[in-house]
Amino acid sequence: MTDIATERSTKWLAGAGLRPTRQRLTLASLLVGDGQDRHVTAESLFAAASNADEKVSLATVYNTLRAFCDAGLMREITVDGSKSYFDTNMTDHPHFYWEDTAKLTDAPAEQLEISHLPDAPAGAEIASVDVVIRLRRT
Amino acid sequence: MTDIATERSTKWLAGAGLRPTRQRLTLASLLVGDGQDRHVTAESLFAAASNADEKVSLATVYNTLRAFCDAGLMREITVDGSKSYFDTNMTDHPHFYWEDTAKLTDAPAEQLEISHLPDAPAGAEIASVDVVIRLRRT
DNA sequence: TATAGATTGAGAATAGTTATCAGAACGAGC
DNA sequence: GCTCGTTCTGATAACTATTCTCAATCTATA
Repeated sequence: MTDIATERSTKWLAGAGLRPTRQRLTLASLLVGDGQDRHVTAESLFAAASNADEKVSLATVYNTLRAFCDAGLMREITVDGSKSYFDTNMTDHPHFYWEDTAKLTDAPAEQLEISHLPDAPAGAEIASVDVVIRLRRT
Repeated sequence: MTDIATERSTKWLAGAGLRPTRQRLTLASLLVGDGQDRHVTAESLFAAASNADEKVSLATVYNTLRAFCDAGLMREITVDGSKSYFDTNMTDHPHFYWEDTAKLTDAPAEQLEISHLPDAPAGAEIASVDVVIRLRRT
């Protein structure tokens, strides 16, 4: 973990009022340490931590991802019934889902233009609109 | 089960080359017997069958929903990590997801207009575009 | 450094779903 | 209708992703 990654992670946690524990710093650094957005599953993040020789339990990875979401640092994306994906990019944007590898990536938001959206039924309001573009390898 | 429901169900199965077993007819009738589109989960369909005093095991409900999807009679919709939803409406259309009740309904397709969609990255093509409009009760 | 409260992690528990496989049901050909 | 190879069903076990439990550990603050 570089100094700049540690600093970025510390600030990221502080901004959300979360205690900078060793485990959270480890995971935060893997998520936003290089300033890039990232899409992970609990398993993939756990594997990344293990790979970096950082000891974090799987339960903590789950707890931490949930804490990050609750704190508004990440959002959960549903694309596949079997796993939950988490995204560090909090802006409203569509996703590419690669069906062959089950990977999730950002789709360029500026290339999506919805000119008309169905009205919310009476008694309800739109909380969010999820757009997932499923890709198949050609 | 009315005669017309039975006939509709039988035709529905025959059109996909599926054997009209008692269980499949029961479930098909609950799904398309009245000519309406329907959104179900395995559990909700199982409950509906039990409620109609039809004996179908939960395992068969799962097998059957999968068979209907493979045969192109239904499609699976992913909106919530915890359950799978199945839709009898095979046309391309957006969905409303009611966050408070976890219910899924069709959104009027003619009210959705996407004027611009991100290009598929090189080496990939768009398989489908899923649009889920999440609703919260006001 | 003492203390109150938050966090961690090993393992149990849970929910939704799939797998197993023996017996029942199906339908094509007689 | 009867036979027979194939398909389907369902009770139950197994599985996967995730959450829960709670004692031990860590953190922030005084």
